Amino acid sequence: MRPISYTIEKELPGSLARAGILKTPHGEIQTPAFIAVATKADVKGVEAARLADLGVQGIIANTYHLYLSPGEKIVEKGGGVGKFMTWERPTMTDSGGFQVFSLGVGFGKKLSKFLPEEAARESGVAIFDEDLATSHGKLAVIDEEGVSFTSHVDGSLHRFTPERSIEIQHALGADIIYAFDECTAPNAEYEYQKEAMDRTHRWAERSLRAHRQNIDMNAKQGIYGIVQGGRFADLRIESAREIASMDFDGFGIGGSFSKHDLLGILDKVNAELPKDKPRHLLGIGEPEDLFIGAAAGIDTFDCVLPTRNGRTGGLYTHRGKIQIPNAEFKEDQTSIDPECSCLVCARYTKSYLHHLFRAGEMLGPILASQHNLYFLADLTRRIRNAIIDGTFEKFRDAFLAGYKH
RNA sequence: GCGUCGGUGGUAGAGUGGUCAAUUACAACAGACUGUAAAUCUGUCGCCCAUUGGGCUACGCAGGUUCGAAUCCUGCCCGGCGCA
Repeated sequence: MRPISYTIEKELPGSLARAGILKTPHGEIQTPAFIAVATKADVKGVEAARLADLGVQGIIANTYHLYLSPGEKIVEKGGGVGKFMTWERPTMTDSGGFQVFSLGVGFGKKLSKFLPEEAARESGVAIFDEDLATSHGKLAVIDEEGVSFTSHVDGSLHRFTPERSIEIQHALGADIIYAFDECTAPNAEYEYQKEAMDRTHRWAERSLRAHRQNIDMNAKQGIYGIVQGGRFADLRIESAREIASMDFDGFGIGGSFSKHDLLGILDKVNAELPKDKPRHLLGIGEPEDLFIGAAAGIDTFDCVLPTRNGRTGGLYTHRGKIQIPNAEFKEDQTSIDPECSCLVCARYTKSYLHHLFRAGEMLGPILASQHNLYFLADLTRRIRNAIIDGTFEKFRDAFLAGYKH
C-alpha cells in the first residue's frame, strides 16, 4: 500500500474534469483543491492554526529555502515540516526545481513566468535585462548532474542533484515530495527546451530511484514526477508520456508557459497521464486559471498569488480584483467582498483595510492574505461541488461573467 | 531696535549665473505580481496642448544688474538665533 492514493469520486461527462479524494498519511484532500504556499514553512502572514478555517487542506513548502534556512536537519528534528509549523495535515515539498529558473536565467530579470517579453513591455512590467542579470550574475548554473546555487542569502555555494534534493525532502518529511526538475524560462528556444526536458526526464528517473531506494521514507512519502516541455505542445505531450511511464505516485505540471498555451494544451497533457493518479498544477493560479485547470483534469493547485497579492494590497472579489490602497476605497464602508463569507469579510470594511495599508500596519497584509486564501480555496471547493453536481460549466460561466479584470 | 542666518514645488530638503520645471526622499495618483531573491517592484507627480515635441507660469514680494537669475544687487515682508 502506497502512502499516497487517489480516488475519483465523480467525473464530468465529456471532459477530463473530475472530483476526487487524495489520501495522504496526514489526512485527505478533497479535490480539486487549492494548496497554500508555505515556502519557508509558513504561509506568509497566516498562522497555521487559521489555515483550516480558511478552507486550506494542504500546504507546499520549498526544499531549497528550507535547506538554506533553517536547514533540513532542524526541520527534521522539529518533526518534519508539518509538525514543525504545527500543520499536521497534508503537506508537500517542492524540489527546488523552480529555483533553477528563478535564481538561474530568471535572476535579475523581472520577467513573469507567463508574460512573453513583448507583452511584458506593453503592460509596463519590467522585463529581462541582460545587463542587470550580468551585473548581478546568475545564482544557479546547470549541468547534467545537477545545479550549483549561490545562496541568495549569504552568497555561499551549494549543490543540488536529484539525489540530494530527494535526500533533503526525506528529511523535511512532507507527505508528497517532487522530483528534481528544471523549470525553464518562458521564452526558451525549442532546442533548449527540448534539451532541458530530456535532462528533467533523466533527473526524474534518478529522483524516483533515490526515493524508492529509501525503504523507510518510501513507505511514508509519495513522490510526484514533473512534466516539462515549456510552451511547445509536442514537447509537453512527449514529456507527459515519458513521466507517466515512470512509477510515480502523482504528477506535477511544471511551469513557465503562457496562459494562452496553458489553455490550449493542458488537457492534452493530462490525457497522457494515468487517470488513477493525482495531478498537481504547479504555481497556478488566478481564479480563471482554476477553472481551466479543473476542466482539464487538474486535482490540486498551488500559487503564491493569494498571499503575495494580499501583502501588496490586491484583493480578490467576485467582481474582480481590487487594489485596496487606492483612493476610491478610502470611505467605502462596505465589506471587502459582499459575496464572500470569510471571517475577514464578515468583520471588516474596505475603508478599514484601506486605512491599514495606508498606515503601513501589518494587520492589513495579514487580513488581505487570509481573505485571498479563503477566496481561492472556496472557489476551488465550489468548483469541486459543481463537478459533482454536474453544473461545472454553468457555475464557471456565472462566476466569470461577474469577475472582471 | 541692532546684528546674523534663512525663506525652493503637498512636506522635508538639494541646487548657489546658463545643460533647472528644478537632484533626492517622503506623501499623493495609478499599475504589476502565477512551483515566493517579493510586507516587493514599476510608472506618473507645476499648468495647457502634443507622437518625438511645444507653449505658459514658477524658487517669499517688488525692483535692478546681465545676452541669460532659484542662483548676484537694493528695498520690503516673514521666520530662527544672538545682543539690547
